[in-house]
Amino acid sequence: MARPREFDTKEAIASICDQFWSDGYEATGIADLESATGLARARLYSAFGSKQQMLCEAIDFYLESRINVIFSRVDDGGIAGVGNFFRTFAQIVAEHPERAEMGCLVVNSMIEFGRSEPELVERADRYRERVRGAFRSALERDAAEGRLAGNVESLADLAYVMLMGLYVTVKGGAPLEEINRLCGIAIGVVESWRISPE
Amino acid sequence: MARPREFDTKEAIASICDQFWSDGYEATGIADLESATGLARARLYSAFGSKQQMLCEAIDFYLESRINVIFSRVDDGGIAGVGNFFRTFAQIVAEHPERAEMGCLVVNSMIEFGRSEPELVERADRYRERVRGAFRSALERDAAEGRLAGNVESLADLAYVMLMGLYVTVKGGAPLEEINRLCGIAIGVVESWRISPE
DNA sequence: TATGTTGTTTACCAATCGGTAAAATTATGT
DNA sequence: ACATAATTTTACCGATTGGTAAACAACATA
Repeated sequence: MARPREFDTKEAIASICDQFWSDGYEATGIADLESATGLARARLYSAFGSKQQMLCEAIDFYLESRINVIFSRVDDGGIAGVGNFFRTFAQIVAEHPERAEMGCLVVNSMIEFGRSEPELVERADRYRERVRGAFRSALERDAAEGRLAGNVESLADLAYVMLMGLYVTVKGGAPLEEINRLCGIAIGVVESWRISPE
Repeated sequence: MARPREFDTKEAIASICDQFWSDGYEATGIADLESATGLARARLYSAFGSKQQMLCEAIDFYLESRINVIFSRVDDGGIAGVGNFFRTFAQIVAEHPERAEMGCLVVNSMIEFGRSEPELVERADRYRERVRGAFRSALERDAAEGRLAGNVESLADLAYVMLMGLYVTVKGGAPLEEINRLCGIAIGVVESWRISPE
């Protein structure tokens, strides 16, 4: 054993995550990461190796903690859970525009890098699986009770695609009324899956 | 009058457009633009002013020429036109992956810049209007003849959102089978708008 | 207390970034 | 032919980029 680290690695990654999330990868310099974490560059490099590695760890952190917060209202919420997710989405855009503008770290990174970095492609795969999984598990309850029109997989896929479209649109600076309209349409689509007992 | 320009400005912008389109804004240096156009940096700067201005002109070019090619199959094609658009999308991903990977110049730029540059936000607005307009005009024919279930605006919006979701997914390096599945779902949604005469 | 191992600090690096000043060149109006 | 106005060419700029080498400090073990 030897000298122990003086800072918490997880904490640093959380700060790095937020930085990349709000400004993007290319647009954030090492200096930004220094002030975000309060750590000198050499400490960051000795702990994480490279800027790309920092992004990878940031995404891993995002995938295992931030995502859970985002999708907490979806899991096991049935069709209503999915609908409420889009309602919450619209609400966040209206009430916390600077937060909504950040979009999704993984989506942003996907667009910046494309297929060029296998380590990021793999994380993008996991991300999509995570999002669809959340929608699937929400829908399965209603499906088991015969209250879902259509199969779970396809509807979860559709919810995923609509969400991605919304992320892009919000990031693009679309006016609030337009976002609300699009969210309303997504909610309408989701609600149309419900087989009302009569 | 004085010495005329030796190069075609439109041609240069077309090359710049392709460069930004395939590599992104931050990732392309002036050196890349030099080799893409065959022009020395000083010539580019005297003609366009700044790198950001080059992006603006590239997007304008994209908006007035590239987009027309992309949506040529949609206009006035009815529900089938919209469906065929998504079919063509899947086909391009399968047959020209390197092209599909480029995604959409406007979407990519929206993600890179967010709301920070008003000139880009304005162009993003025009882009969304253009895309939705293409879907609307395609659907209006069927709507006029009572063959459309739902209102044109909402369905065009939904088609737009799904397309954005697909762009993101393709850029993220999703496997071909996944893209095909998602496109199939989008096509299914579009087809479900048709009121079949019986 | 000596030593090996790791983290921290400081100072630094070559390369690239977007952008430009100024001289040389060339077509045009008179 | 000559002056004018614009383009092209060449060479260059300071700032910033991601990344690192080396001296120094703290801990565990022997």
